[in-house]
Amino acid sequence: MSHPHFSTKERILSAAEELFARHGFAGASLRQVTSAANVNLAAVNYHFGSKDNLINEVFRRRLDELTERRLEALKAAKSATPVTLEGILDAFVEPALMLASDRLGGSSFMRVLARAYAEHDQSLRKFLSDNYGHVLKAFSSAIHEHMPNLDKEDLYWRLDFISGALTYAMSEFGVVRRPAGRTEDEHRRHAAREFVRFASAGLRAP
Amino acid sequence: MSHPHFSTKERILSAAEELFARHGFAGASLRQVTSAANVNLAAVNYHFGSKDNLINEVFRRRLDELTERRLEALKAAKSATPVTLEGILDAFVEPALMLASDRLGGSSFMRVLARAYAEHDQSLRKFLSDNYGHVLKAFSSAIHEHMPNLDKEDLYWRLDFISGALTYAMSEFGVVRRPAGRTEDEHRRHAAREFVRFASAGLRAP
DNA sequence: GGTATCCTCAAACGCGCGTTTAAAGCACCG
DNA sequence: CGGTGCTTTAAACGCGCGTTTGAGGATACC
Repeated sequence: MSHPHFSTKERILSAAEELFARHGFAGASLRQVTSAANVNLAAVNYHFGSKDNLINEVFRRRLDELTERRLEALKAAKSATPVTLEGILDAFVEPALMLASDRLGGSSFMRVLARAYAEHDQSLRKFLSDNYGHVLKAFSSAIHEHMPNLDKEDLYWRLDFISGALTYAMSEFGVVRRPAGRTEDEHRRHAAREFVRFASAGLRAP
Repeated sequence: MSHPHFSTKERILSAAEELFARHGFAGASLRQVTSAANVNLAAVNYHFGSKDNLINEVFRRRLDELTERRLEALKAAKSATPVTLEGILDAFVEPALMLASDRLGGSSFMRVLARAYAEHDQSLRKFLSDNYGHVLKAFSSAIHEHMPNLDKEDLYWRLDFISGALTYAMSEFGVVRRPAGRTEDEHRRHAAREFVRFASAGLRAP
């Protein structure tokens, strides 16, 4: 299934990502994962210690890059003239879009991320907020600077709605079917544009 | 755990709802469910046939009422004068809010629903769209009538975003913490009001 | 009182789970 | 060549899973 020129660790991570996306964390077994990765069953516990830790590493591999790109893009958006709300939202959406368009499993990862939101599991949520909570902070304070008249609680609510909506949009959970003449990539770009329009109008609600 | 004056079937459904919300469909076992419901293990297969069917019945019990109330509320919103976008959205949100505020496990159900979205599982999605797809249709055509200038594809996208955002908001997945002086019910009402403001502005995006 | 129907129960079924073990393979260096 | 450290391997561990079974209890109708 996975390309043999990748290392054992990477093949496990890729197979796990896809199977977690498809069947959930509890629903995908290490036997499925290792067999999809063409790897011995014991390799997971050798390289990752446990299934729980494998789950964390699946997140880390993608999120480290995603957060870095988001923060870079935010910096660029904040030094543009003029600073626009659309620019800030783009900085949040565009890197997720790029990741989801990655041919090597990126779109699986967005679905894994949506699963993580659905898990109320304490330890997973703690791992995510400990390691990546600062990104949400950075974006919310950027928006606050740009829209100082928007009440702070209102802003938090709306960012919550936006997170939910974006996760759905990027995970292809939705009902909008891709038209026949449009590539997957174009479809996602379209979604991103629509999303930024929707979200910025929502943030500007009276 | 569950009140003994309810029937075996109902006690199983309630326990299953809560445990599915907490641990997922694969993550919650029938042994956990039956022991929480104070019921013999075999009772699930006797009353529901299988675990998969139990999952479906967990949905049916709540969704039948939810869809009925939504359609009633939509009818009322459409015969109001003047018909407003906020009224239509309220008809969608308010029944979900009421359900989530139900003391007997309603908020668990909203989390179960969010899990269902995250499942790409074919059969579960088919069950949901077969049985409850007409509600989304009714609301989207009501909005289309009310905003005939909004491109139809744009409308579908935005409804997608709205579904995602609403599921999140009602599931308490978000980051917005309830202030100490506010009851859970008030918190959710607040969320619903914020949501309708956000969503109607998003739908009206230029 | 007998019998039919519905329900509950403890026990067992085979299976797949996450994890552990100990030996074998392998590349590198003294 | 021998040894060293990392990796892979097959096999096994105990456990919990969904489901099935067959006996027994409860209730209602004749």
